[in-house]
Amino acid sequence: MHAFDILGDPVRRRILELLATGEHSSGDVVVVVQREFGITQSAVSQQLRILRDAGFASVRADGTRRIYAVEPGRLREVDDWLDRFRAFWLPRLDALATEVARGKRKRRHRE
Amino acid sequence: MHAFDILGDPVRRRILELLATGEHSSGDVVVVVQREFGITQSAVSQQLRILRDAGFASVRADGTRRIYAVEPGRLREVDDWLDRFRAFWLPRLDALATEVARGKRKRRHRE
DNA sequence: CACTAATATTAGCTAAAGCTAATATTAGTG
DNA sequence: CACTAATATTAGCTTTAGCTAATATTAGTG
Repeated sequence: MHAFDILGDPVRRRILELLATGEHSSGDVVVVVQREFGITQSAVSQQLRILRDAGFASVRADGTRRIYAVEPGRLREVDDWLDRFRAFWLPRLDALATEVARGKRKRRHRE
Repeated sequence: MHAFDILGDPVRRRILELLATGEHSSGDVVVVVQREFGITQSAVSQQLRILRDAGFASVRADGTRRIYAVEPGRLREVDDWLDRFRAFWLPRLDALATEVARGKRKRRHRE
């Protein structure tokens, strides 16, 4: 499943934004999302599962709590996909920035 | 409508990939997408409209042809959204790269 | 102005995504 | 081991996105 298919949902995006600020328990996520979207715990849990299954998030148990964290790999895919458009807003990279960009791309293909 | 909602469709993504390589007529796009997805001209035209309406593409008439081009603004939104995750795969930017990144952000907020 | 080529639009169908309500699971606690 | 807290799962409903088929539009051409 393509990364963008997962990110095409506002609840999932919001969850990832939350996780971007650090790890959070399922309950924490539920509180925030519930307040902002007015959906049930069940719905949030289902979205967390989708994020897990798609490799956007990882879970770790802490007692009865589940602690979620961002798994950056799939988000880098998005970043990579954007490469083909960067020329539109970075018309002329200077030598240095080009070096940085090139280094980035190499790194990606290696791992 | 959020940029990701638009990008959450494989046909639309493919069209944008095509336009990333340069301008194309509606007919050109139809040929390629039809070959790869097996959908009708109508469906492709509908997706082109969605891309137009959402600001991802622009059109210009050339006789009876419509020439489509990428409109990068909305894609930059995606790039901006990713900023909050970049720390995950760029754990330590050196001073120079930081400069580049900072410059980029400033530019965005200005225009 | 009749005809064709290129593209867009509309109405209606269908599949699937995301939700709720109910229930199950899992781990801690007296 | 009964009970509670935290989270996950399942079945079933509803909405809507994206499709097809048919038709409309728009511009060039003899």
